[in-house]
Amino acid sequence: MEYTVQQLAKTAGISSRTLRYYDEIGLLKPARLTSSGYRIYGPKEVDRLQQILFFRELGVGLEQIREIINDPSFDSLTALREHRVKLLEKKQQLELLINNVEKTIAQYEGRIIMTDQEKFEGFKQKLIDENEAKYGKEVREKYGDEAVDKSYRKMKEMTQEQYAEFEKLGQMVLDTLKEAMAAGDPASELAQKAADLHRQWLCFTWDNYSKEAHAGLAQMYVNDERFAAYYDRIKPGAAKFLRDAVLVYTGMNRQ
Amino acid sequence: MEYTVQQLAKTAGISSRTLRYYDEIGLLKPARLTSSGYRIYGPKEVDRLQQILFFRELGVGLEQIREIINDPSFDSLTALREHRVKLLEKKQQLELLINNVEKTIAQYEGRIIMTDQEKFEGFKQKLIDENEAKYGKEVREKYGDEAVDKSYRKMKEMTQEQYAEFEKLGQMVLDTLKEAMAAGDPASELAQKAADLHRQWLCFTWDNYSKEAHAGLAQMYVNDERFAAYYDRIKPGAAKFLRDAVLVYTGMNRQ
DNA sequence: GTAAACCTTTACGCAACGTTAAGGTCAATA
DNA sequence: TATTGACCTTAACGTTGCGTAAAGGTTTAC
Repeated sequence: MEYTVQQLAKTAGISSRTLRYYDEIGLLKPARLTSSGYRIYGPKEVDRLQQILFFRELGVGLEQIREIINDPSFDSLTALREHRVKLLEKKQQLELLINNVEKTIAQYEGRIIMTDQEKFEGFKQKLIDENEAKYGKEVREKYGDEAVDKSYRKMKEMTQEQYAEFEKLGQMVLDTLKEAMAAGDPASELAQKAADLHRQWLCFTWDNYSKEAHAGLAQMYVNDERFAAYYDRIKPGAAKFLRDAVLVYTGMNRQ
Repeated sequence: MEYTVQQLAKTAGISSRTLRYYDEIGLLKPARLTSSGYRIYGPKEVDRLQQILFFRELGVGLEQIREIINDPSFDSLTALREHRVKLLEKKQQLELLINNVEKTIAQYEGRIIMTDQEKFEGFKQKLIDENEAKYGKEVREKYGDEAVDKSYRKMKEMTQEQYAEFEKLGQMVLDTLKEAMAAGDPASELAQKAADLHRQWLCFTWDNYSKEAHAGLAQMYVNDERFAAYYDRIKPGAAKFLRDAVLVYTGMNRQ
């Protein structure tokens, strides 16, 4: 089959301008030119265009596409298999995004509550399997088991008002913690108030509070960098300070 | 929760430059500025950013996004429901594209033939329901000839392991073929092994194997330049060699 | 023979940031 | 207290992948 610019453009679902541009930058040159200078594309060009569009769909720059497919060691079949994998990943990400929008609808309808993290799930590209692995295994097996899962579910069941109260309390924990750190003593009155606020805050999502669990969680804040980052962004060492305060508060520091 | 540019950028998976740009064009202004002019974003801005990213994901221009969400009659919930529909459509299109790439792989491997139309399926955006109609009727009646469809469906039903096995077998065909060609005799033991492996490979996607069909396909490998290219890339003349080997294997060379 | 529907090159425009550059701010440390 | 390093700021130019005229030649259809 031979095609003129517009014919090929139509079958490929792109514009003729795009084809001329691809010619201009040396990405896809026509098979030949007619005597009057019209571009004519053949079967090879059709396949090459298809490859180009696969790469383009995956966000690869035109310049880079040219380098890739002009490379003598380039193998179409291998490339196609890679496309397939990437597209499947993209589909997974899209499913995350659909999940996100459905959750967000539920949130707007007041049925559930979302964390800020969740609100952007599916937008980010890379951390797909990392998240899967990390979130699914490590956290739940190492610390979370049941409890993390349960607390998450409970938070999702919160109403708007409850959540506002929850956030406010969370902010108070941080504020009090920061103020208490200025003094520097985890046993101080202010630090103990922070620990108490923290307990109240936890009780929003915890079914049954225990000193042991509270102290254990505080220790986890120090061990796990992701939790630590949450508190340390207020002030470096905040996670440790909170742990110490909680250890005093729960009386677990004497063991 | 309050965020600085970089913190919000990180949680949302975008760059801080993007946030500054969105501020510049009045798309997303920070909740407030610190005394030193630092941008601070609050919960409202987080939700607004989420909405923006949903629109952006669907290819809406920033200018238009601003108009939409600044409109007093804008309803987040309605917008979200529309997002959901659009995302589901996008997913459908992605599935078309994945379908396409899998078909293309099958084509490169010499199992099926594609029309130029099919090669660009999934790239175009709008023709979704048209595709639906076309797929069901025209295409299948015109070219599909049942078998192609069946073999393709069978491949899609393969598990990961089966597919890996299938691929491995395909590679073995090529390897054995290459080795056999060194000797040069299509009736040699090695060449016959290649033909047998080829039969096994075909049986992954064929419902009912017959000597006639096998020999016919082998002949097609030589006739159709696109199939020939797949085998000849191993070694020039490989398609012909395979055909001859298969003709011996099936006993169709004596007719 | 002429209109409609193609094709050509040239060139300016644009969206959505990326990328320096040049400098101010903030919290931890020596 | 000074300094270091990791933040933040504005300003401004650069880039990618085309869209969109403008000005004109070619082909096909009646």
